[in-house]
Amino acid sequence: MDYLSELNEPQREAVLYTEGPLMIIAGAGSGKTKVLTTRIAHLMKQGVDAFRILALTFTNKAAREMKERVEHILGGTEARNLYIGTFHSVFARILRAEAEQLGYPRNFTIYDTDDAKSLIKAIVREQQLDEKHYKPNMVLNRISAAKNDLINYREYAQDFHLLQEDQRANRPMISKLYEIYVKRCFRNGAMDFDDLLCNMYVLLTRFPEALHKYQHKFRYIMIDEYQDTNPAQYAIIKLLGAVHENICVVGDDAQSIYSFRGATIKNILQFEKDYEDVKVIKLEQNYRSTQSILHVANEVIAKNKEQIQKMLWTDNTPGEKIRLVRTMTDNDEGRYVADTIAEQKLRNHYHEKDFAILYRTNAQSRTFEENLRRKNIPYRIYGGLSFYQRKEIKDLVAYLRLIVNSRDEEALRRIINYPTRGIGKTTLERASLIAHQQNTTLWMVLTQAAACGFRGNTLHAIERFVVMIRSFQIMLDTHNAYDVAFRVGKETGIVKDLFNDKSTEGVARYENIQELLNSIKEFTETPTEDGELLDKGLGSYLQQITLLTDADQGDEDSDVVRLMTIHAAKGLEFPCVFVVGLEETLFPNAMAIHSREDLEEERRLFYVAVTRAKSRLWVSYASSRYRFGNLVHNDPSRFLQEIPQAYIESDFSGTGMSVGDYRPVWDSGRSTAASGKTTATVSGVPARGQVAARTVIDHVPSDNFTPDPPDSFDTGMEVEHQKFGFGKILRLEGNPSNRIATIQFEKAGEKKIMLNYARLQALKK
DNA sequence: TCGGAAATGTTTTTT
DNA sequence: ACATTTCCGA
Repeated sequence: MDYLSELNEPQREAVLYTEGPLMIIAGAGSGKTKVLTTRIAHLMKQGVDAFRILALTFTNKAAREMKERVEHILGGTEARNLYIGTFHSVFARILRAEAEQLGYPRNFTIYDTDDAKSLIKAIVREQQLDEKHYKPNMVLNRISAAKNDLINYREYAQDFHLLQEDQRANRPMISKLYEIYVKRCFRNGAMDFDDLLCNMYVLLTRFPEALHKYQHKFRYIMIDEYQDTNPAQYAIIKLLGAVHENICVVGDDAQSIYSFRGATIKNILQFEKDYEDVKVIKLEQNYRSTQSILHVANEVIAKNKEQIQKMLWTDNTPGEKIRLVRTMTDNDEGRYVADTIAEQKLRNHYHEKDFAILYRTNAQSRTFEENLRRKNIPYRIYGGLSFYQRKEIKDLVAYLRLIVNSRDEEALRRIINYPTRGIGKTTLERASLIAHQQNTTLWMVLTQAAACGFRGNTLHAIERFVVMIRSFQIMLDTHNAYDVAFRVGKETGIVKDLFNDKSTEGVARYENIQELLNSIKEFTETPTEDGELLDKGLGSYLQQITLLTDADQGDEDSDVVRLMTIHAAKGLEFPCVFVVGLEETLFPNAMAIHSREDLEEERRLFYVAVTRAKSRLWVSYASSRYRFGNLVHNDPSRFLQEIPQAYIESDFSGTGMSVGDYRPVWDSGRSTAASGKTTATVSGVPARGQVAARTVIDHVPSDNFTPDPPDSFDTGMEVEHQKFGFGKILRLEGNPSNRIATIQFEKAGEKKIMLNYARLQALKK
C-alpha cells in the first residue's frame, strides 16, 4: 500500500473511492495523471481483472504514459491487459471485432482528414456544385459537427434549424452532400474519425447483445480530459457505464480548448446531475509551477465568467517574475527566443529539452526554427504532418490499403496512376461514372474493364494494374505484411524512383519509405500477447497508423527544444516556457473574437499555455509580422493587459529599439495617435503599436535622393536618411544579411537603423 | 497523357 | 512565403 503514501489527502480519497460515479476536478499540475494511474493500480491490487478496466484518453501519448506508470507501480506484465487508449483507437479496436454486424468489412479503412476532404471534393464536383463555395474543409466541418452531435444524415435533412443555417449561408446542398458522403464511405468500406464514435454509438444502441457484452465487460471506466468530450463520446460513455456506474471522470473546465472539435464544457458542468450520488473531489494543490506563474494563471482565468469555482495554490517557491518581451518583428521575436535559450543554458545550466516554445498557430513555427538553427540549438517541431501523412508514405500505404480493402476508392484513386501507367484522368472519370451509375465500386468496374467498354491501350493498362494488385492480395495469404509491403515497393517501382532521386528531399523520402517498411516489420514481428491483441495482420496495422499523430513518434527524452501549438502542449510541462505571438488577431485569434464563448476559450488556451511552465515563463509579441507574405501590424494581445503588472518584468531589449523607448506596453499602440504622428523608430516603415519617436523630424530629402542597398555602408560614413535627415554611422552590428547601423543624426539624434528596411543614401564626398 | 509554368489559396486549434 | 492546384503546350 506504499503507493498511497505519496498522495495528498484529496488525491488519496480519489484513489480509494472506487465504487460509483466520481468526478475529479483536477487543476493544472495537480497530479491528475498520478491519481488516475494509482487508481488503476489500486483497483488491480484489489483483485480487479485488468481486462475489465477501461481508460480513455485523448492522445496516444497520454495512454502510453498511463500504461507505463501503472506497470511501474505494479511491476509485472498484467497492466498490458488494460484497455487504455484514445477514444478513437479503443473504439476502432472494438468496431473491428464487430464490423460485420454493421455491414462493414473487418478490414475497414479509416479515412484521415485528407482522405475525407478529397472524397468530399470529388462529390462536390460530381454534383456540379461550385467548388469555391462548397469548400471541402467547410463541408467536412459541417458534417463532422453533425456527427459529433449524433445527428445522422436523415435527421439532418429534417432538422429545421440546421437547414436554415445552411440556407442562410447559401449552402442548401450540405444536407445532400452529407447523405452522399456517408453512403460513399460505407460503400468504400471506410470510416472517418467521427464514424469511429458514431458507429460505436450505433453498435451499442442497435445491437442489444453488443451493448450487453461491453457493458458487462468494462466494470470500471475512467475518462481523462473529460472537459474535452463531445456529445457522441458522452452518449457512449453513458451507455457503457450504465450497468456498473463505476465511472470516474477527470477534468478541468478551465482547460477546455477543443470546442471546435465538438467538445462541450456542458459534459463536465453537468456530470453531477447525470447520476445520483456523484462524489466530487477537487485537486487544488499545484505541484508544478512557481507561485509567480500560478498567480498569473489564476488572474488570467478569473476573467472568464463560466467556470467551476476552485482555487489553485502551491507550496512551491515564489520563483522569478514572468518576463514580458516586445520585439519589432516576428523575426526579432525568433531571435530573442533563440538568444535567450542560449543564454539561459549557460547561466542556469538548463538543457535544451527544458525549453518549450508555444504558439497559437502552426504557421508561427518557422521563424523560431530558423533562428534556432542559426544558433545550432537542436529542436523538434511537433504537430504539422505526422509521419504517416507524408506523401511518399501515403502513396505506399494506399497500395496496402487497396490490397486489404479493395473497396477503398480513395486509396485506389491515389495510386491508380502512380507511378504513371497510362491510366489518366479521362479513364478514371469514365470508370467512376460507371461505378456510380451501377452502384458498385470503382475496383469492380476495373476488374471488368472489357465488359465496361474499355479498349486498346487503356484496357491493357487497366488489366495489368488489376493483375498486379490481385497478385499482392494472393500473396497476403501466404506471406507476412512486411514481405507484401516490400514487394509492393519493389514491383511498383516506387522504391526505385525514390532511390534514384538524389536531391535532399528525395533521399529523405527514400529513407522514410525504409522506415515505413521497418515499422511494418516491427509490428508484424512483435510477439503477440494473449487475448484480444492477437491480431497482427496488415489490416490492423493500417487501422492503427491512421490514428497516430506526429506527437507519437518516439524520441521522448531527446535533448532538444520543443516547438508546438498550445493545443499540442496540453498535458505537458517544461521548466522554461516561451509563449509567443501574444497579439490581437493572432492570439486571441481573429476567428475567435466575435462571441464571448469563443473568446473565453482563447483565454483558457492562454491559461493552458501559462500553466505548462514549471519555473520560468516568457511571454512575447511582435509589433509587426509577416502574414500571407506581407507585413502586418498588430496590437498587443488583450490578455496581456489582464496580467497584473506586479507579476511582470518587461524586457524590450535586444530588439533594435532605441534606448528610452521604454514604456508599459499597453501604453503603446493606438494611443500614440493622441500625441501626434506615429513614427517608426527603427525601420523607416510607419508602425502601429509602437512608441512614437520623441522628436519628429520633418526632413525633406534632397532632389537626387536615391536609397542605396544595405551592403553599401560602412562605419564612419556620412549618410542621408529619407526621414531623419543627415548623419554619420557610428557602429554597424548584426549579421551581414541583417545589419543594424547606429547613426548620429544632426537633428534627430542617435538612432538604430535596420539597413534592410531603411531608405538610406550614402553621401559622396 | 504528361510535364512544367502560372495562378490560387492558405492560417486556428486535432483524433 | 509557400504549396498545391490548374492551365497549357507538346
